[in-house]
Amino acid sequence: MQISSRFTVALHIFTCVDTFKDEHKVTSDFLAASINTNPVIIRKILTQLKNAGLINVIRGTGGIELTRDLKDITFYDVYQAIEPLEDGDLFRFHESPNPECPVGRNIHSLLDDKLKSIQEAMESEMKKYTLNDLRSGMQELLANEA
Amino acid sequence: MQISSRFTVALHIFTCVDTFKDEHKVTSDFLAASINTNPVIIRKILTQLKNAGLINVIRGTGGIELTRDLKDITFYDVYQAIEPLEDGDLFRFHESPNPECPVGRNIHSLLDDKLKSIQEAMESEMKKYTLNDLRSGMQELLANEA
DNA sequence: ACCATTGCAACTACATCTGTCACGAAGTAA
DNA sequence: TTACTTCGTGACAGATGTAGTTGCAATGGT
Repeated sequence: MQISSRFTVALHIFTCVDTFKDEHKVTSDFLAASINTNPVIIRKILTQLKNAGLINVIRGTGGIELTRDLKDITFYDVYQAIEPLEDGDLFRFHESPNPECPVGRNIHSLLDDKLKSIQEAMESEMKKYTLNDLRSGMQELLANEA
Repeated sequence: MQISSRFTVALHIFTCVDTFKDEHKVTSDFLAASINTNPVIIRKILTQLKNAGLINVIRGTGGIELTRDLKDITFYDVYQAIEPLEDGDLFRFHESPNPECPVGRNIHSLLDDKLKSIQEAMESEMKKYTLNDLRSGMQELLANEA
């Protein structure tokens, strides 16, 4: 299964907030236009980011403020906020292998640490990137455009 | 989204084939009993593994034979056989960011390499484990049982 | 009071996952 | 040939998740 587009949408949101915060009021409508989706989709994602403590959303006026410095929010933080994994496990395991089968009753012991190391390889790579990388990367891309 | 249990089922299948190949005829019914699911589920997964060129499935008599040595089949090979990723991308990207928005038209350039490196971190960890590790691990677990 | 905006529930449409049934195709053995 | 076992596959159901949409109450600034 692919990781849902909510993750890339969330990164898009953060990039917009940083890029436009001094020029525009960054509302869910504004974001929806840039991302090309529905404002309600944006609000649902904003709610997830808010529940994870990454942002505050301002009602009435509209607008988004980060609760931490850009360099202190990693891709992993965003991923954790956005993707609800059952028990935190990337790999779904078949429910009830047969305990009367020698393989069935040992398959979890056999696989669990290996699956975990794969998941951790992915997550630790995610921790290498921060929102500050998005800022500097986008500034560079925009400079090349001009 | 979690990775489907078909992946752990496939690893369970390979472990059973190796563990029981000299004692039992390893049929889809036999495997279904160990995994505690339906034989048709097993057959569908066997079809995927066969299409990927990892195994041959024998009709009539029943049975499964590997096309390569255990050490030459990695978790990644199994994962690729089992999980059909659209365009091979782990991360789904929102379809059509707005090209009139500076962020919208650059978001792909900004994110693509970062997402790819995360995916590759996971995949290269998967390549570290082979079916031979499953054999030796299971033999050790069974020895501890006795 | 008015207005813009967020929060949220309800709903649709669609896809995927797991499981199940039915039946034809392939292969073995009497 | 016939009988038997097993695989291959299409069709389907139920549960869950995704993405999108509508409507409206709640919030907060002017």
